Amino acid sequence: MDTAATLTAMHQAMGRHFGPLHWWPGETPFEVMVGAILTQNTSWKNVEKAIGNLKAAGVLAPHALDALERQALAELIRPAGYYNVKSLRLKAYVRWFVARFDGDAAAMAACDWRGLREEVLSVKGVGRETADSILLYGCGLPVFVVDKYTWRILSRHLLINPEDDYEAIQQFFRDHLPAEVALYNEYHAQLVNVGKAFCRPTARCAGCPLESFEHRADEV
DNA sequence: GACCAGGCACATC
DNA sequence: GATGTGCATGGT
Repeated sequence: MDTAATLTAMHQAMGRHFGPLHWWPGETPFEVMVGAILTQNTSWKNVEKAIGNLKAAGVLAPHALDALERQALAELIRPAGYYNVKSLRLKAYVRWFVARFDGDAAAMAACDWRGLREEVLSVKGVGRETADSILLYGCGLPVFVVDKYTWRILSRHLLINPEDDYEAIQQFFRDHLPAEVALYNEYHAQLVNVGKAFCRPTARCAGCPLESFEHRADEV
């Protein structure tokens, strides 16, 4: 089985196991963008609390967040951790989003993803995974999101080298899967679900939908 | 109580 | 250019 066929078979196996995942868990594109920043190195459970606070305060909208004091924002997002740096990052992103698109996600989504990715990456506090999550899940653009789980699962299944960097892993998917938004969306969501449930740094594999695929026995 | 969580920027060598 | 460190809450 070649690489493309393996990736497709894995997608199908995960699909049988999890069913449709309906990602990203957010009601609006802007909520997705905010969540993408808040979830940096943080469990989604904690992010949900922070987003709940923003909704309750009536500030989960571009212009409202742009107008909010940084310190007040930090207090609202406290449950998501790193609240001081994340308040700065959120403010920086929202400032850009309002200045560039007047907070209009549809206008943003109409851009070519290549140039847009560079622009988003230029915002301080927005790295590659955050930018790509915003582009794929917030804007519906065909950009594969790579994260720690993606790296770990592909490494353990011998599809990439553990030394491969972000761009190399992203290129790997571009090379072996059709560039379809729905497919990229579902695939990344499936990898995160497998990662959470079966592919932890220490615990692994028991009952994993990818268990039958070739994998290494040692830790990665 | 240690470890981990859907990263990122910055310092230092 | 590679490697290390700070940021912080909350669940297991």
